[in-house]
Amino acid sequence: MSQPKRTARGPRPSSIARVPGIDYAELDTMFGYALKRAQVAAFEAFSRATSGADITPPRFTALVILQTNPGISQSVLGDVLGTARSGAMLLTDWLESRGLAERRHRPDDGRAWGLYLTARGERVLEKMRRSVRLHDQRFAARLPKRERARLLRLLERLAA
Amino acid sequence: MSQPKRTARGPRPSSIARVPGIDYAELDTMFGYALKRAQVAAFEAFSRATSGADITPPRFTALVILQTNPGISQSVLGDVLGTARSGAMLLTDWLESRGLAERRHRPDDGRAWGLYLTARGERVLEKMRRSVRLHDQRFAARLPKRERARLLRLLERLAA
DNA sequence: AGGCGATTGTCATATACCCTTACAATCCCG
DNA sequence: CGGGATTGTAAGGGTATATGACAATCGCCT
Repeated sequence: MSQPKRTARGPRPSSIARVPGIDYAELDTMFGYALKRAQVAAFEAFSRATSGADITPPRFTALVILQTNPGISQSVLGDVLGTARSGAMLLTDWLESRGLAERRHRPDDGRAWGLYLTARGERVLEKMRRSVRLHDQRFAARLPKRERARLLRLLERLAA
Repeated sequence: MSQPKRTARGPRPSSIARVPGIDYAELDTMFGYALKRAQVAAFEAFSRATSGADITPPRFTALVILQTNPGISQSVLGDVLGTARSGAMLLTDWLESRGLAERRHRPDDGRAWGLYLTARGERVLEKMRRSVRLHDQRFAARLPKRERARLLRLLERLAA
């Protein structure tokens, strides 16, 4: 038998554990695979940071973008998030239903809405931001301090 | 108006483009966000490498793992992929339906199947592997050569 | 001024992917 | 040998997204 004994499986693995006794072969030298594993781990950190609050990375991103870019349209929001217009609309619906954002008519374009954070949205974001940043930094603490900025640069180049 | 003019949107953006005129605020300093963007870009490279073939990252991973760890069980495969048993079963069904892998009874455990690549699976994987590795390396070529190994190390530490 | 292509938001529909729960068969260990 | 754990399986569900069509509106070109 080539597989080791396995103990009870927890409720949700969430992060992709490395399984002892398994040979990962070339996967360990592939950037796509390494990125996926790290991204899942980061997502887990995010989830811990926002447990309880009904938030997700795209929702958090939308809040931040709306705060810094008030009046943005749904189409542009979709571009920023990398999703289709219809998805940006659903996301906006969600934000609006919680009173976090609102649509305002645009004087210059009768088709598009301008999106704005509400006062409540600002408050919620401010509280959320603290927690998210804390957990993101805690996550990055797995790396030596001087490597962190370098990693951000490298990732940015890969994404471009 | 705070948004720049936008030109026609292509069929599928796939990678998350940076939108000109948008202030990304703190997102640019967050590892979770940077990882997500890089991972999506890597996924796009993978898609290019396998366009035509009906393959996905988990499917490719399964093929590699099966080749190097013949006789593995579905549960362990699920652990490696970070998914539930039922998902590993569906994936195995798919591989089997294409004649890429097969289940064999295990003499030592009447519950579990042993998973094996078929001869066809070996051939398909070998062809696929070339393309996937090529595109992964081409993707990594966005970084200076000496930074690549370092990036893999850093990602590994983040995922652990 | 008028008209036409392009863009925006919306909606309905579809898809891909994965989970949860429950179950029978089988194993392991005291 | 008996109870608890593990494996594969099946059914059902949920979530996030895309696609395609539509009306309203815009922008540009003649």
